[in-house]
Amino acid sequence: MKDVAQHAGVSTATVSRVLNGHAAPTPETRERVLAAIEELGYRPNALARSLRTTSTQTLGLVISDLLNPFFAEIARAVEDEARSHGYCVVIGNADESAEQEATYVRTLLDRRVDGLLLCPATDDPSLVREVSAGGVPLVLLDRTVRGATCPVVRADGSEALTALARRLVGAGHSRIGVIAGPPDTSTGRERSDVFTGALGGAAQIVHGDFRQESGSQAAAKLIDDGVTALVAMDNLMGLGALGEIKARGLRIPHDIAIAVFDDQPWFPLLDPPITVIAQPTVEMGRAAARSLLALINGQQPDDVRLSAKLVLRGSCGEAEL
Amino acid sequence: MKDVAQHAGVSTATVSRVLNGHAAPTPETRERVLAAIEELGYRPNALARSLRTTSTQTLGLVISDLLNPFFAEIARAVEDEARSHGYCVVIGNADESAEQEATYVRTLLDRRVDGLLLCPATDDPSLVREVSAGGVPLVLLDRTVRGATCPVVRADGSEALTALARRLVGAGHSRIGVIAGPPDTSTGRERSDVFTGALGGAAQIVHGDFRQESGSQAAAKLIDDGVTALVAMDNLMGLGALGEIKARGLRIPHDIAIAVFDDQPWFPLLDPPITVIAQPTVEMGRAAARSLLALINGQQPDDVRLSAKLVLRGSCGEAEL
DNA sequence: GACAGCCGTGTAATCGATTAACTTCTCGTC
DNA sequence: GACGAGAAGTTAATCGATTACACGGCTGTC
Repeated sequence: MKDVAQHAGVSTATVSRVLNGHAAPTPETRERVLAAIEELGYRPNALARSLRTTSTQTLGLVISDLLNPFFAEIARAVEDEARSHGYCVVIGNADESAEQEATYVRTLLDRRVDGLLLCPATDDPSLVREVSAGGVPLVLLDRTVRGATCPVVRADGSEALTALARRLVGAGHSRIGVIAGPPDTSTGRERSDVFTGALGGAAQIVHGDFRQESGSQAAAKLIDDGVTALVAMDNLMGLGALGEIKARGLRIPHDIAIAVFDDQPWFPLLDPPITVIAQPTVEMGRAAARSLLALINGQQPDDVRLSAKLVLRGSCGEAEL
Repeated sequence: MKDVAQHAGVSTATVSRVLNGHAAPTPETRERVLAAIEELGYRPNALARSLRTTSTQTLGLVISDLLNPFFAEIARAVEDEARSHGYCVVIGNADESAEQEATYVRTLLDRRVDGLLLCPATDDPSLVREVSAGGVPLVLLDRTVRGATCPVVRADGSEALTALARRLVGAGHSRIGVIAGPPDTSTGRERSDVFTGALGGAAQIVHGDFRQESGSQAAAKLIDDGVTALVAMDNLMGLGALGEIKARGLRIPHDIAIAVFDDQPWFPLLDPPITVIAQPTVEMGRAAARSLLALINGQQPDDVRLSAKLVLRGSCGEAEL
């Protein structure tokens, strides 16, 4: 920057003003400075700028698992929205581990992100408290924690889950297996609670960990127990369950019905296509980013709940069968 | 930091020394400083530290498309490897757009990442030159550019593609359609070149853009042209092609054979399971991160080529049929 | 007892920007 | 012609760390 100033025959203050469109340098000075910048190929040092201004124009996003396409899509949406407001997004991958999550959150805070989006790995509020105590704007995404005091953006699956329960009961299923997420995550509990509630409590629940392998194992256990319908509360566990069904040579929906929470582009390709509860993923990501930006600008955004939709495709014996 | 120093009754220099394990403060001083840090909940400002040391302990990763599970897995692997060496990764999503790619690369350079991993959107070398000119360590991943002068890490599909070509010809296919990537990407050209080469040139090629929609369109065109086998050179285009095949009610492999470059966990679930060329995705990501770290440490890593493997599953009429 | 050498710490410069406060200069007005 | 307002630009403090250099005190040697 000093070089640029010298080259243009002005002070660094003037260069800074030209750069930030501040005050009012003469058009002529402006030109000289811009020419010098161009000639020297100068690019301002974002670190120094941030140190001085205490603003990094960066949002932190800590997600549970980058390999889960649901979160990948969320990340994509957050990034789009953030970029359109001139913000950058740094993604941290917690790998469904509370420890790694905490590490990432602290790293991001150390780098002074302007705000943080978090998909908490567990519903333990201590990390959230730590962030809030630091005064950093925080929005929770997809999942919440006990006694959360910050805005939360998530999908509301109650209606869809209730409709699904009715469908399955209506189709004559009385032994229904639920592959739920970990009981210490809000989505792990709530989804299966709502579903079994709508079922009148007559379901068998196995908790997985939102990963494929746990889906296979849960499915195996439930099938051994004689269920005639499976509901996987996450796309990866659904993938695992479908693998187990295929491995056993069971026919869908004749031998066993299945539905999955969270749609993926390949579900319609299976035979029969899989009935799912589709979440408004992109909207969730955008809404979360918007809420966070609002919080950063001193506003008090409300919680957001976007409803998920039941998409009937045939794997529960409805539709064309 | 000043507060901590005051609290512990020492100077900031000493605090810094304790923090960095430098020199040798007395164990007793050390304790006092650590206690003060603990009590005040002090966390060092990474921006200031980086400004001073000109090292951010951060790698930049610009990938073509975060929604493509292939790149998501790469990102995950890069991050794992980087973290295990004490580095953080900032991910930028170029969305297969050269323009957005350039924007992200510049943003990352402005933030002074210690090195950059790039999956170039096109084989135009100008951006790569720009980065190299800035003296920032750079490694290309998955794709290369014309006249690249930096290390490249990628998959080698020649053997697998050749084997696949032989299989298809052996199975009696004479009209084979290739759904290739954009001709201005190295993977878009090379894969179909190798494949059609092995075929003796007797293939019809349609170029897509590495996304699902283009896969459907390409498949539609090729099927209309009467091909009896399809090879999609990327998993998303493969997804699109499979959708088109399903929409037309064609039976695999009886009416049409299909194989896809790049494996995904759901390919085995289809009926029949899809024959693929599996890339060593995780290894590619790790190798790229390692190369970059080596470069940062002043070494001169070689290019890395990891071979992809043909996985026969039935969609080309081999196996159990 | 004086002096060299080492050890633990403090002082202050520095990284590259932003910006408050100040200086200069140009006009316009009476 | 003097004075004041306003515009354009400069000087220097500052953000929060790191680190070269300086300094004082202790030890050991002759």
